[in-house]
Amino acid sequence: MSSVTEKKTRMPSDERRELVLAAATTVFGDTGYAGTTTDAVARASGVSQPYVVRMFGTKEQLFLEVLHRALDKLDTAFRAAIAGDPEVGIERRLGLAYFELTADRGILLCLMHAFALGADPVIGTAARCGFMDVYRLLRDESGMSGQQAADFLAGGMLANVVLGLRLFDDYDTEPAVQELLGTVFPEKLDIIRRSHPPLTPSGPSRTAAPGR
Amino acid sequence: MSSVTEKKTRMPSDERRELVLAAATTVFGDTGYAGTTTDAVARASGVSQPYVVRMFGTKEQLFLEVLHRALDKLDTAFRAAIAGDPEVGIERRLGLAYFELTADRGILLCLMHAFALGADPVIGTAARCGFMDVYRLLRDESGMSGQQAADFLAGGMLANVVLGLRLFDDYDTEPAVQELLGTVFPEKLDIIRRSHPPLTPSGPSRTAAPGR
DNA sequence: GTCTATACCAAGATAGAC
DNA sequence: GTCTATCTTGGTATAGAC
Repeated sequence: MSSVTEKKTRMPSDERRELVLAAATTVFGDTGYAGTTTDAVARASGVSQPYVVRMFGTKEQLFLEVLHRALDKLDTAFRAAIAGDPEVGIERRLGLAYFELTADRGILLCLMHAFALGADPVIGTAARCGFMDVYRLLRDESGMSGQQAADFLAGGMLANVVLGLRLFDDYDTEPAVQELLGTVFPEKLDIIRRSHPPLTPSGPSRTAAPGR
Repeated sequence: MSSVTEKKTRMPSDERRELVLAAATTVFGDTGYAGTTTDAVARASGVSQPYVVRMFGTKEQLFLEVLHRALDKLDTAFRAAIAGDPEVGIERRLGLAYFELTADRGILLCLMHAFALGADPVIGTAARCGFMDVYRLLRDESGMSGQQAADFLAGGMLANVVLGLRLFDDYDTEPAVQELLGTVFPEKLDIIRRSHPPLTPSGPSRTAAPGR
């Protein structure tokens, strides 16, 4: 009777922890550090709010862990790309690697949020170090020049903005969006559209005029 | 007796409004939309918290106004650059214009924060529209190709990140930062360092190791 | 036009049961 | 290991005086 059919399939705590971290990545990506409540993370992971706090100590520590994971995934992806097929140019290999990370929007969005929080003593420090680590990796271990590395990074930052602004959702209606996306993600749009269905979590009305 | 020597030199409300908006731009730039309290804005402008709310209705409306102003300044600066001396290349003219905006960090940082909040129904909508307006301006009225416009934009987004991460503060101690800044802001570093003294508002200890 | 006082709610964190 | 209940703080917004 007290077997597997428990409420919510009891799982090893490591696994549950991963689940919460994944959910946190998505939620932090959507609403930023300060804009995210531990309760929102809890609901997204199907656990209680106090349990989220219990697992990570504080919201700040949870975010740091999410940030750390995101940087790790980036590092891993780039190292794999660097070690990849030399037939394909390094910039293309790295570009594809970055593009693949796009599949989990939260990873790059959490980085973007962190990169804007340099004024925060603890998050800012972590973000600076992480960012510079990425830059050094690109400059020192990919064979690219400093200028190439910076240009590549710049493209990545624009990609983040495109992600952050949810421009994919306006792909069909706005010709300019279409052209921009075409140049930001050259020749990859078909894949992009598939991995970014217009899901719109709690569908805001896209029709209202903006504040201008 | 009841003359000019009033507490805090009474000023026309329009002027005070501008003052609050300027302060809000700085504070929002530092701590983001959700991370900023109306009280922090109030303290930075030397008025009371309820008065800030009274002036703008809600924190959200205040942010929208700040965002709107920031986009306006960008638009104005770019249009001036486009109309500028054709002897100097368009990219350099625009780059210098963008660089000059850097003097008031808050402008670009508020944009950056907004660009990460695309999921927010109201801020996101305003941010999307503003961003696309800028892209269209660059693409349609500067004589640049779509690709050039996107590349320029990418460089701007990297500049924002550099600003957001407060990398200038690590300029002296980190060689990699030095090289990166040199390529992000080519030949402009001398000016940059002057306009960005290492003020560090409430000086966090820069020594502690990050979360990694 | 600007302040003080305050109502009200949301959110992070803790205590303690199961 | 995970929940419910709750304490506590801090933050937006309102009421109303000056």
